Amino acid sequence: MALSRTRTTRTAKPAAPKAPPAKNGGTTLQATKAAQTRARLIDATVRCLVKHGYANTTTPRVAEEAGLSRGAMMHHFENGAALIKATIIELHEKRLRAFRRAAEKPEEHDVDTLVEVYWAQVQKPAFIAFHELAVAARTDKDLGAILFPLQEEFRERFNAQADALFPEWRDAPVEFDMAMNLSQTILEGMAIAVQTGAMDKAKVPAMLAHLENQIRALMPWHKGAAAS
Amino acid sequence: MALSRTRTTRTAKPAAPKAPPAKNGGTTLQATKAAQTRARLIDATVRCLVKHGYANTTTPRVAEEAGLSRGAMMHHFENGAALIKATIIELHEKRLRAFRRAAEKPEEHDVDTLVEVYWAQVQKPAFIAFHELAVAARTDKDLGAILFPLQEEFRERFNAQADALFPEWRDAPVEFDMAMNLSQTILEGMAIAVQTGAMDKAKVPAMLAHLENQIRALMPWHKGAAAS
DNA sequence: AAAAATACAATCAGTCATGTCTGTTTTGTT
DNA sequence: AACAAAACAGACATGACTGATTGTATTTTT
Repeated sequence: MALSRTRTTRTAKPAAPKAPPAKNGGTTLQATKAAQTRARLIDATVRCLVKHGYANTTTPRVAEEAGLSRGAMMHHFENGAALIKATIIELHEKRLRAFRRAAEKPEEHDVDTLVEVYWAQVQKPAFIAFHELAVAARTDKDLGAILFPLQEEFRERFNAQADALFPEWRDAPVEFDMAMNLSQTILEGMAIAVQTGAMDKAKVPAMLAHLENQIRALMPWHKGAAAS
Repeated sequence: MALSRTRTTRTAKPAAPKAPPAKNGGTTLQATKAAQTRARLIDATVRCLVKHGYANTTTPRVAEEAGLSRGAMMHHFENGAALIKATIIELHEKRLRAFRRAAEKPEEHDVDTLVEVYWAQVQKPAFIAFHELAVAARTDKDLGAILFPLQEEFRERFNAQADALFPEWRDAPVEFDMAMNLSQTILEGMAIAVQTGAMDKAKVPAMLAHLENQIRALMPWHKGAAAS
């Protein structure tokens, strides 16, 4: 995709339906169709990222995957960059939604199910696509300018939400922080390792079990003091 | 780079100095220069992977980075694919060498230094470049055909070497395996997370310390039984 | 020293992705 | 029904990378 290629410098920009202002009173007009098409394009982008990787996620391929002509696509997004920017934001918000949703189920607040929920999460297309973008952002300045602030925002919200969600850990902030970092690092790292062939899939269950034990051992009210 | 683009189907291949057979007796001719140039090109490829990512590691850029003309480069490698294949093999062997080197220093066999050595390793350009290739290999069939077998070979050699290296763990193979997987997953995962902005660098020292404690806790002769 | 081979440079045609432009159809407003 | 605006489709020009070809200089061989 290569965000913001060296400017072709032709003329001015034609027209971009940046933000549909929802003209009419409170009722939204059929411009909801536009939103649907945009969503379809973003979805197609995610699929392309998963199937073909960031490098081969080209505008023609996304259009084809979405079942649209490239011209139509450019009408909705104007730029390839705009498309992936929208995709990043969508993935970011999806991550936050998924996290919030899991948080709202108090019956899943035990360590085991929480770990398994997160593990299931990092195996979904959304995570793979996001990592594809994150890797690209390492060397793409423009992509990084979009992605890195969101990564930081996610970390912040993650911590805040988690803190509000587990009052039991309040008096052990250090252990809590460690448990969170451990979980993120191990689960996300393992997902990537499996995807890239660096790790044997067969090792996963034991690792999950060990992580769960680790978290339990970090609980301040748990028998036996926490390590570190 | 995109390994093996759709064949242009022009004519036959011109000439490829595949394996310099070292004609003369035992003395090597000045074709050592060729080997040097090849090494320079591979080095330039690694630098390009780190600086610009796999997607933007193009043949002109590598040639420029190596201070060579593209024509000269094509003389040595014929294909862009051949170049990155050679780069992969070089990185693979470098990984094995680094591991063997660390293994040959018996004074560094304590947990702390071993973790720190591995941590230093995964921050080097070689690891970043390798991960860049591994991510690309996920969606590039040809790249995967080269890379995945090497990943598996590395895992095998890693385990065999580690087993031979730490006889103290012999009677606790399960814990040993867990310690190895934990170390790899956490250290490599953390390196990637830091690079892609998914993790705050400030969290690293605490994670390293925790990992070291974890490994110690898994030692069978350590006071206190191992978890999981 | 002549011949063969190799390291290197420069250029060319092909393919592909990108952004832009010009049309056509559909939809919504009045 | 008329008109405007949006959704959509196709085509064009530009630039970039790729592989191939040809040409030159430096070695090595005999």
